[in-house]
Amino acid sequence: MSQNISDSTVRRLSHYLRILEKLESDGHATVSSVDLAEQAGTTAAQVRKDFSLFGSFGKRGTGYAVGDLAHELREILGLGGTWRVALVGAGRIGSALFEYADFRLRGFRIDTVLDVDPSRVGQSWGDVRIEDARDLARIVTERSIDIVILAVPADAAQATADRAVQAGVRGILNFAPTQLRLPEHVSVQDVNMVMELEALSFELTHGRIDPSDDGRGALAG
Amino acid sequence: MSQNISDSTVRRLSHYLRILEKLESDGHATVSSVDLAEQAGTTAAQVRKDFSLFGSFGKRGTGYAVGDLAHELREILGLGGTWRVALVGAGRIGSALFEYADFRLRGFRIDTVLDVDPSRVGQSWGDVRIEDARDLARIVTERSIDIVILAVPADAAQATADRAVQAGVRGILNFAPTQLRLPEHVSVQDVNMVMELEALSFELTHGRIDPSDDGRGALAG
DNA sequence: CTATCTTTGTGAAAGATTTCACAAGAGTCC
DNA sequence: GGACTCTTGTGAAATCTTTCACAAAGATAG
Repeated sequence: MSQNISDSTVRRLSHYLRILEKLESDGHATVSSVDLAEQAGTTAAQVRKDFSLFGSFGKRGTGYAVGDLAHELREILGLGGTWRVALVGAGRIGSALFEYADFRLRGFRIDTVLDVDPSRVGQSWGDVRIEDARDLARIVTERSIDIVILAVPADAAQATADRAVQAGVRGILNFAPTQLRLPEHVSVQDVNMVMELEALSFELTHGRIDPSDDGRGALAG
Repeated sequence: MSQNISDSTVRRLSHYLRILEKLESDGHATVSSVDLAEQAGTTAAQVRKDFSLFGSFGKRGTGYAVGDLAHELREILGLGGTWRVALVGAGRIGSALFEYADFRLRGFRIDTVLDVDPSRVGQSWGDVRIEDARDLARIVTERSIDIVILAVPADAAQATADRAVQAGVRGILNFAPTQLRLPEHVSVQDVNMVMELEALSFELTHGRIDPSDDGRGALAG
């Protein structure tokens, strides 16, 4: 059912889910593709097309039932259960990620933290004890870790990723500014904040030369 | 010259630049589109097409001069000078970003940090004193801040962004999981780590059903 | 100098994604 | 029940992005 789902579609589904959860907690029972699109900063046709790739979840004349649609999206995104996540790298970024409550809320449980620095190993963050990164392979295997968050320096990233993958990890969230070379079956998502800032820099430098400045996609306000 | 440059192209340029800087420091004088593509995880044709949108920087038979090309890319990305950046939100994420040395290296100078929490205001991070976020508008104007990094809770993000934009900020790096509604002329880049993890979750759940598994794009280790 | 090899730059083709536009289902009002 | 309104789901069209493939320019070697 997911032969040709593009990365942009998946990102949008995640975005829709967050909006739906907000709507649900605000007591909205239904939502139309137009409303959802407006809140997500896209178009109604895009919203409907995205959903249509997985089934038909709406009701003509009414729209989508907020709770049901959220449930469908959670299923589609694989958020039905809990993912076991190990954080490698207990520096500043690692620490910020560990504290980031939204991960836990969404079913990503970081109950393993590793570092190579002997002065960090043995410390405790909440009820998680920082362990030695040299035991990565053993720990990943023993605890059936699904996902590794790589928050290590660029020059350690590839070797760490290799060990994690050999121990059975299939997903990596990579904060190191390095192009990881890994087997086909491993999924990698890169988060690169310098790249984001450079994209901003580009846009600031080259202005916004939109020939048809019709206000779509952003609201003055 | 930049009518139709896509976001993906800009990201790749940033990626190429990082690779070129590495090559330069390793003493390489030239690089071919094939080599660059391999290191960036893309194709040689893509590399050449990306550059061709801005000019022709290579030499047939030889490739690209590493230093010159890096210089061109810096110009294209608007990294010739220094951008003045204010960080709003001195929590965990803000702190990690502030310490992130790569920003400074690339010409993004974070010399203003703001927060609403009275217990944080007045503290110093290095030689930067945390100031009151209620003075955002004045400070942005006085210091000609170009870019604001928003590391505030989701429910404060829109109001903070509005004030920054009214005071003249044209670029926002948004870490809050909220769709900001801002005037057309403002550039926004969103960093949403939950979305990244959910994209991983999707891929892990739906496997890799690549019909033509020919090994392009990733190298077996 | 010629033959051969390497590599760029780029139109054209292929492929992917988004938008359009409308038939048809479902609710509402009288 | 009929007329009207709202909204979905979806083929077809438009647009955007990537890949192909090759002429032309430069390097190399004898």
